[in-house]
Amino acid sequence: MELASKYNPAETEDKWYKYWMDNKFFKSVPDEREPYTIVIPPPNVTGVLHMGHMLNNTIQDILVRRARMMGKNACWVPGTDHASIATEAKVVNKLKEAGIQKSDLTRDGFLVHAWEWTEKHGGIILDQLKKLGASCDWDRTCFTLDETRSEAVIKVFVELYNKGLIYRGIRMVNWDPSAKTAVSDEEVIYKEVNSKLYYLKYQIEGSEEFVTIATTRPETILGDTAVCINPNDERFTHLKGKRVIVPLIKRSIPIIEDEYVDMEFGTGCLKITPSHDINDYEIGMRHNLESIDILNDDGTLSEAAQLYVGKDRFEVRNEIEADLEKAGNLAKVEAYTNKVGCSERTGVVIEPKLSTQWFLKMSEMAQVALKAVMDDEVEFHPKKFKNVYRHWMENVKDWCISRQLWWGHRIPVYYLEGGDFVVAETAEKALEAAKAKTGNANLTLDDIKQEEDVLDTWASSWLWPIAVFDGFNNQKEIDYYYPTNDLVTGHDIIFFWVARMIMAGYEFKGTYPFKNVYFTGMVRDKQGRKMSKQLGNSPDPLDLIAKFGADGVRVGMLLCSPAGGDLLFDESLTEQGRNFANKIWNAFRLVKGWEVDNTIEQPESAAKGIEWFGEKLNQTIAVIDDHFSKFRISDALMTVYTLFRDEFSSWLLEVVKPAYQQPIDGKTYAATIAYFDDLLRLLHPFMPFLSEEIWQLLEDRKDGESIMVADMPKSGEVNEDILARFELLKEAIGGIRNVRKQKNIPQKDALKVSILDNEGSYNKDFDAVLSKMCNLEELNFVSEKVDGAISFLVKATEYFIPMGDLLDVEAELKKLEEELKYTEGFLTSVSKKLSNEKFVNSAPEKVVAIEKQKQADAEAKIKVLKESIARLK
RNA sequence: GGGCGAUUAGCUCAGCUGGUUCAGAGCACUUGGUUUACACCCAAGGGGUCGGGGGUUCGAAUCCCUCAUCGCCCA
Repeated sequence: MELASKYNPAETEDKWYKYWMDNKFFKSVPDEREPYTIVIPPPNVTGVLHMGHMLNNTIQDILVRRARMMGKNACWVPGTDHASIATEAKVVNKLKEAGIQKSDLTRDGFLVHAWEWTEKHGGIILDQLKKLGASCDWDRTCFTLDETRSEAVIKVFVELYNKGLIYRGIRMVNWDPSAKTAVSDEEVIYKEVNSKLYYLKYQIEGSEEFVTIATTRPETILGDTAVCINPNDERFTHLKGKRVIVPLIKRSIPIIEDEYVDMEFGTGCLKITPSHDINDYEIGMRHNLESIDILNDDGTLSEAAQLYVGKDRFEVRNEIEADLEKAGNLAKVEAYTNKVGCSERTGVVIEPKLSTQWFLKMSEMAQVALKAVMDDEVEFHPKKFKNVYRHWMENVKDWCISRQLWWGHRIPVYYLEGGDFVVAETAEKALEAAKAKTGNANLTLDDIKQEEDVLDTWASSWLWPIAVFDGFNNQKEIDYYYPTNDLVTGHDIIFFWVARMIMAGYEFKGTYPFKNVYFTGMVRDKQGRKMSKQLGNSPDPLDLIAKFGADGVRVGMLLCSPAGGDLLFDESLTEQGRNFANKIWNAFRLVKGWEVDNTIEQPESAAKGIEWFGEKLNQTIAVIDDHFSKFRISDALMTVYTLFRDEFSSWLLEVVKPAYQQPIDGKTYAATIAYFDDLLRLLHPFMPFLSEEIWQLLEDRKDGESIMVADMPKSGEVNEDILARFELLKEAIGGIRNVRKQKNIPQKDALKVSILDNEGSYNKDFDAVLSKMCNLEELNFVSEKVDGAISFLVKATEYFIPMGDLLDVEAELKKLEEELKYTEGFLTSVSKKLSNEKFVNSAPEKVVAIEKQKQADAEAKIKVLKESIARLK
């Protein structure tokens, strides 16, 4: 069989993905095995795959594949999210390009376009995930707006309403004048902008005196209903009880006193516009002020403003500056930097606006959800996010769940004539309720009118871990899969999503939705900038896969991704991943190229190497298991990486490798293949494609066999003694290699080595390995130092390589003296520690014993060094 | 303005309940290699007062205080 010297992922990846799909390896149905469940954080239907998804889904796939190989019934549920605001905005834009205004369409007409859009774009991300190797059970693919999920959302709304947890209220909301909807606090991004601070003069009523206030939004004076001073501010004592005239519109408003006013800021005098500022609104409530809403929903000025009606708020800001100046009310304008809230979805400046919205009470649910995390019933990885979570949960505000959009779950509230309403899952049920409520049996569906607003998208995503299993209907599924095991998500949606899912879990299922939450970091570019379309600094994941292979990209993403920490992405990482894949491929080429001869006997060196690697493997598997148990995924990968590259390739394969063009004995070959198989299994969760490709070639496999359903190797008892002896062997080999290098002795020239076992502790078990690795023609033991030889020490064992006349005595002396000096220094520090009574008395016995051992070793070594030096002199 | 977190090698970061896993990994760097598995490689090597200062302790990268710098979240 001819194997290329470079691994080509393009030739294998699609083939094996298809094979896994054809054999239904990703599919999960409840059975008697222990379940292992992950629900995907549903990507937005409007999105395309970005690096964050790559990281996130790589980690999920690793966890799922590992669980599957550990004999669990692994189920990874995929799906997408309808993303009300973002999707509606995209559809509106697309229609606009076609010359259609949203207002030209009926609700149903618009929804036809929205569904069309969703069908066209909605599956793209999921298909892209297949390229990455994601082992989702695709038959379970869900959508937050599909029938089953919608039913759950509506059912839950009715239930919460009936429990008294949902109410309708007037609140200051974050209004997006472009999308014409309220958005949540979390969807507002505060950006620093260079703006102006306008100083405006308001005339005191019945006087020629003026009072100056400072504002960044001069257009809002049209909605002013008071001017406020701090009662402790002596500068304004004479104004108490007076009234002022609003410039331009000449409205008379009172001067009120409130300690909220910061005497240091601006002029110490504040205009109050209750309709357009949250703080003003609260002051307005305290002082019973009128609220004048001067803005329309689209950000233009309303009739109530009296002036500039119909003009945009920013246009008015410019015009009013000129008009105020003309009227003599503008004292001055200063440059000013402040933070302005912008819509995460549309980018426009958010307008604080009073409006009627639906709210969900949070306090009780938050309490339960907070306790769950604080008590580690739900475990956060890394733990530091517990603090962030606690802070939010302790200050949680009621959740505004209504959105003034069409794309989403329409709120199941039905209004009757006169503004009264009923809440029911369907129009028919609502009609019955309405009849009962009014006592009017003649009501028809035409008499009730459903709420126009839809629910916030997160009001469906928070049910995700329940709803994907049709958890309100299908008892068998939910009982088996819920609670799920792990959730992998970005820390940026800890409040939006994670916290709310935990609330929903306890509220509707009485327990947590997932046991562990693994927070990934943000993927940033090399310079630490967030990846974004605008900057164009995000590579296309599919291009990366084409270039480096899916396995290479997966490894690259993980190599530098500590949990929760940001990840500075650099293409060199995926390159490293590709290189590692190639390394594995070449190890396979080597092993596969050996000719096997069952008649020859196993060399002792090979037998010893095989024995040692078995121990190394056992030991390392335990380390990997430990890393996984703590969600240290990149550490787990690094451990496998080192095991394969250093221990297996550089040591074991070199030890068992037959001489050039010589066959290998059957025993060694079989053992090597078996280890290779184990290593591939350990690698599989990280590098699914490559491991499958090689596993299939390693031995004859039947159709339907696959590494992805093979058993994960388990760790066994470890013989620490063998491991320790092999490490000493490595040192000795290193020592001999150094001598070769120093003296320019090529590997092919055989050497003679003598060993002086000063302490009687030398173990000869690995001598055959030493001879083979160093190409020794003779290895003998001496009871006295050898003259004319280069020597080195491993612990107190002395190795001599005879040099005859080639020996540079001066250099040898120098080397020995340096080592002596270092060892004496080391001994001093250890002895000092041991002569400290307090240390000996208070440190644990084990620690003291270790120090004593160090002392003894150092003393022995010094003795040997001194003798050697004396002899050379 | 309030909170949270970070600061360890040139870069990105590990380092858990203080003690041989204690100063480490990977990359980068330097030197040397056509040893037929791999230059997408191999071998060897340099490099850190663990942000500054103080404290607790027999013992501190690790715990406490403080200062500095930088992030992030919230208002």
